[in-house]
Amino acid sequence: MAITIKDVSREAGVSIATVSKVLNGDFSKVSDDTRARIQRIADELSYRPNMLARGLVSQKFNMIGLIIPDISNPYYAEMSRGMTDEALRFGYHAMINNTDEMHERELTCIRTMASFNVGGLVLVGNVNTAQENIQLIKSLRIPYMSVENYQDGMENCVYVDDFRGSYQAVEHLIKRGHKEIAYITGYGTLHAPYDQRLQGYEQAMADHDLPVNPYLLECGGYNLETGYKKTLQLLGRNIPFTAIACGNDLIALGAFQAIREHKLSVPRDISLVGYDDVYLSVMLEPRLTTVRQPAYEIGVHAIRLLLERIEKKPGTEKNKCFVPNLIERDTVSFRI
Amino acid sequence: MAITIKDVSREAGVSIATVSKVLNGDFSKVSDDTRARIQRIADELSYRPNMLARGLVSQKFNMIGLIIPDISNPYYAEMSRGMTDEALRFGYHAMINNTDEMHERELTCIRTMASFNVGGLVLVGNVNTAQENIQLIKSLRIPYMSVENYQDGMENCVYVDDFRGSYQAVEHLIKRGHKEIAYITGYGTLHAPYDQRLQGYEQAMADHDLPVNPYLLECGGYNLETGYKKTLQLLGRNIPFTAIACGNDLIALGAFQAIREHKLSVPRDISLVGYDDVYLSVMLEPRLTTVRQPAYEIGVHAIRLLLERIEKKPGTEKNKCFVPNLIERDTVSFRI
DNA sequence: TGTCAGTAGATAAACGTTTTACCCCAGAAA
DNA sequence: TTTCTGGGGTAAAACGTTTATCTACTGACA
Repeated sequence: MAITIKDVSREAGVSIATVSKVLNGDFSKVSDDTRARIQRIADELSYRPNMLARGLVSQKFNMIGLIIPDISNPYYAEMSRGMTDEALRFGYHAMINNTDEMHERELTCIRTMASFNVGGLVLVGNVNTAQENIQLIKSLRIPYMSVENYQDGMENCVYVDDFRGSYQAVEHLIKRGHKEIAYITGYGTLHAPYDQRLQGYEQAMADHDLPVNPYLLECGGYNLETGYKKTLQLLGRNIPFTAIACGNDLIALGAFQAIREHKLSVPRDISLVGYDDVYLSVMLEPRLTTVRQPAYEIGVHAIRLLLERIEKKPGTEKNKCFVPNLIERDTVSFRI
Repeated sequence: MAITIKDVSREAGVSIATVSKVLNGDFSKVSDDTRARIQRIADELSYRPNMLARGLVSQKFNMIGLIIPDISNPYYAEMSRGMTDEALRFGYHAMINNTDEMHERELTCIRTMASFNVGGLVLVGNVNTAQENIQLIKSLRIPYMSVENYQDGMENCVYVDDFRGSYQAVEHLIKRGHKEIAYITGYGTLHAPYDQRLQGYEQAMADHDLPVNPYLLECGGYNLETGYKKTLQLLGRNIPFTAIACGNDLIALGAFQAIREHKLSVPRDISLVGYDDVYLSVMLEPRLTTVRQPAYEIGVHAIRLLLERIEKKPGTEKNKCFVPNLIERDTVSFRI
């Protein structure tokens, strides 16, 4: 059906081996004449090599697998864009899979992608099960990069210093006079050792001699609903608080909605700080104060390092850590 | 390196042909005994067939190509989620490519995906070049679905009745007393015949005996910047208007920002209506009145129809048209 | 006994590449 | 004349499947 290398070779009057060599840029044993002819004919027929055949024989399939919690989360969408753009720059393509942070799906996804002979894998998020996933990936001997789930001693990680980002956010609240600060996170379980953002919160509180009230800690998923529902719960209890630090912007947006429905005002009654700097968060009125993570650049960098590993280039960096920075906008008020 | 069908066959003491048949569910000429043994062993070795080899020989590669303007646009991100979810339900996987509506990239993308032997292609957006792209896809004999670029006489389309949606939005403004209504669209050129949204605007105006002032028509891209800049331009001219109908929500959000910076209020001074109902648009204060397009369902449906075509099932529908509906929220005021 | 039908499975070709080893020829050197 | 060398290729194996055809055996029946 499609044009194959055979068609080109027949047309050019040479063997398919010669065509293959020429089109792969190996001119070592080919006359200029033949080379030019092959290239011209391949062009005329607009021949494109069958990637499956190539991948099968050479074990090099220019496809990388992206394992992502949820592409409809704007933060991950942005990161995906960075990844696909950078991959394409090097002739690689991407297949994408959403896991919704479900471990079963993560594992089958890894296996599936392996059966597609992907050249490499990027594992995004899913911190709590990352170790196990990585174990599987290693056992399949697939080059990989792990994004946003760094823990001590790991390598092949691209991550943001969440502790620091969260610390900055909470300290910002404290410096503006807030003392009772609630925290809503996306992790299913509270106080998990890997929740660097929560630890940043706790450390900031401790460093300023403020107690952490466990009744002001809520957890759910990294989405609007969690922000909305958990804020309603917080508001429903009789424990006073003047600010909420959120695990991400989506949670903050949900919280915002809940606060508004409670006829309270942001930031007059309750201050709010998000995390991620999703690009729509600037549209909120008042504009959301948040911690910026450079999603696009993170994606780009993850692919860059992955390609180094796939193509076995030396590669200087074991890991890459991005430094988040607080974006002060309008959702944090002064308290005296 | 990885477990192959040979390993399974050796272990089970049968030929690879038998293993292949059993694992593909064809038990016609296999004893129960052998069948069970093969299945057990394949399981024990956690064998997974090499998709490249399978795809190469059987010309069935469970991969579909998604050609999308920009995955970081939340509307497309949502749609992509619908597509990947539905594909996965049927054992298909997705490779994704962003085109930024650039024709060159669309064409190379189609060719590339063809060389990956994708089973089918979904072409999203890119209305102005859709015909040409589809021509190419057809010449490559790849089953496809075209999303959001329906024109008379086409088939394999999933689309939303943009004319109707836009008409509703503008009529809503008119019924609330607005007469000078600006329109900002994303198309590069104005009055393109394929801009159904613009036509809906014009028709609604005409049906209510309102003139269309060409100085109130602006076009750019479907993004924040366009909304922002074009609104600034509109505001800078001395032509009065009381409302803006926007080509999509992103444009509306940009417009919103511009209006705010101009120290004007939405909806008191200027009313605003968007298009898409991006799920963050509800977070705006005031909440954006917009036209809802069911992005996720559109994605699901596109894949469903594509799979019918790939697997040559009868398939009742030639096209699928979704009906948009106006979501009345808080950005449109009454004028007397 | 010979044959026919059915069962259970094996053999081998094919898919479209890449890659390694080999071949043939012309001219140079010995 | 023989031997070597390098240029310009070719032939064939290999990758891991699917699938059409082929075979060996077992009973049953005429």
